[in-house]
Amino acid sequence: MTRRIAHLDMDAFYASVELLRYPQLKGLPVVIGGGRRSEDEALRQSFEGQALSRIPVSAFPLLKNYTGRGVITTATYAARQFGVGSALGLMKAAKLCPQAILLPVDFTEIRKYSRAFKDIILDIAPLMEDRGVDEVYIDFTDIPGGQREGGRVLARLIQKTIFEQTGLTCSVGVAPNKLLAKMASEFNKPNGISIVHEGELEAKIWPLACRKINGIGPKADEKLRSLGIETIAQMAAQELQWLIDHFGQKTGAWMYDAARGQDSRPIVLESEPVSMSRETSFERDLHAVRDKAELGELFTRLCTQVAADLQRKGYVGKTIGIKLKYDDFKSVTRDQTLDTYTADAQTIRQVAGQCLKRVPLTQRLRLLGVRVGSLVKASEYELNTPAGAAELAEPAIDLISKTPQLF
DNA sequence: TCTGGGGTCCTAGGACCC
DNA sequence: TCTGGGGTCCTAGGACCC
Repeated sequence: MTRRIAHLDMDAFYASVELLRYPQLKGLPVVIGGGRRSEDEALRQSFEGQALSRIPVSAFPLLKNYTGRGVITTATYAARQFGVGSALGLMKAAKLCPQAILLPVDFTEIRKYSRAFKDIILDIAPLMEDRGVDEVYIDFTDIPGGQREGGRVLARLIQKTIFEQTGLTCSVGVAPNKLLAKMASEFNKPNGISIVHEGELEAKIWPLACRKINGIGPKADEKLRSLGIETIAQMAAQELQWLIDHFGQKTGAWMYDAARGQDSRPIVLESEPVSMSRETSFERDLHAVRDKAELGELFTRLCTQVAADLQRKGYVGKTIGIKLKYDDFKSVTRDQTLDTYTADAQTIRQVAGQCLKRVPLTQRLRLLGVRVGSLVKASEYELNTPAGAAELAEPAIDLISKTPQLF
């Protein structure tokens, strides 16, 4: 049996979920904004109680109240024709497509549908790797029907079942490995299926731009271009040593394999989180001295949220760090590793405060973030260190008593 | 009216230990 | 006394992905 790996990608997931609720919007340009939870919440409330017919065809006037530093999460295909898509600033999107309808992200609904489509897949093909809210890899190799027509039969079954049970469409690529499956799933969007066999590398993969490889981002792409390499075929024509000389041992060797369609990464069924973080961009840039009170409040809230996330999910961590972004978009991080693990808000606040002291604070800030890394399961930590439970219950009081006003 | 939030992984230098 | 290597941990930054 040959290895058959599928990559499944929900089509315009966030927007499609909203379209289920507002079917009248089908075919219209709709964008889902903004990533900023507080503003999404404000926007959602402004819709509440209104009959759908009263949602303005142009909802962008709402942006007057939507002080919007948000970006688009997803756009419907009708909206994409105007050049509007993921990660585009909302204000720019309003210019490109003023008639577009703006809807806020409904995280509760998104989580519900995400769980639903993954459960459907697991029922049919249990070897599934979760790659985020709207994407998975599936190992078709030993699943009944997984080999028929190169995987097309099973892909069709999954696609059909998801649509019947949720009303959502998806695109599937099936290939000998994750690398090729990921590329294949993009060939025929939306609601498409693409099969790639070993022998089709030259015909289907080599003509593509290097940027289509998952892992080649804007920086690597630019560097490749500067070296005269635009397509995967051109990349495959380079010697291993040449790639290593320009991109380093690891990346160079990886590029060499990727260009040949080689990828032996397994399907990963379960994984443990490495870090958890909360960050927020302010509505306006803040100054560490002049806006000290406001910043202090936000800072404390971020620490409280991270602590709550850790506790809810049952993790403790020992590397505590901050991130901040200045008004010129330059960002810095500082972190500190403790010798005990914690999920306590006050401890996090105290250590993060120390980190903040090590960073220049003369320039205006636009973002502040708090991160806890080096995570382990809280249950295992308590098991392995009898003192652990006590530490968790009773944080280092002597440290906290000295907690400074802000930084 | 520029550019969200939550992640992972890699690199590279320094400390420290054997 | 000088030199050296390997290994691990910590920290900061950056690329990339969803």
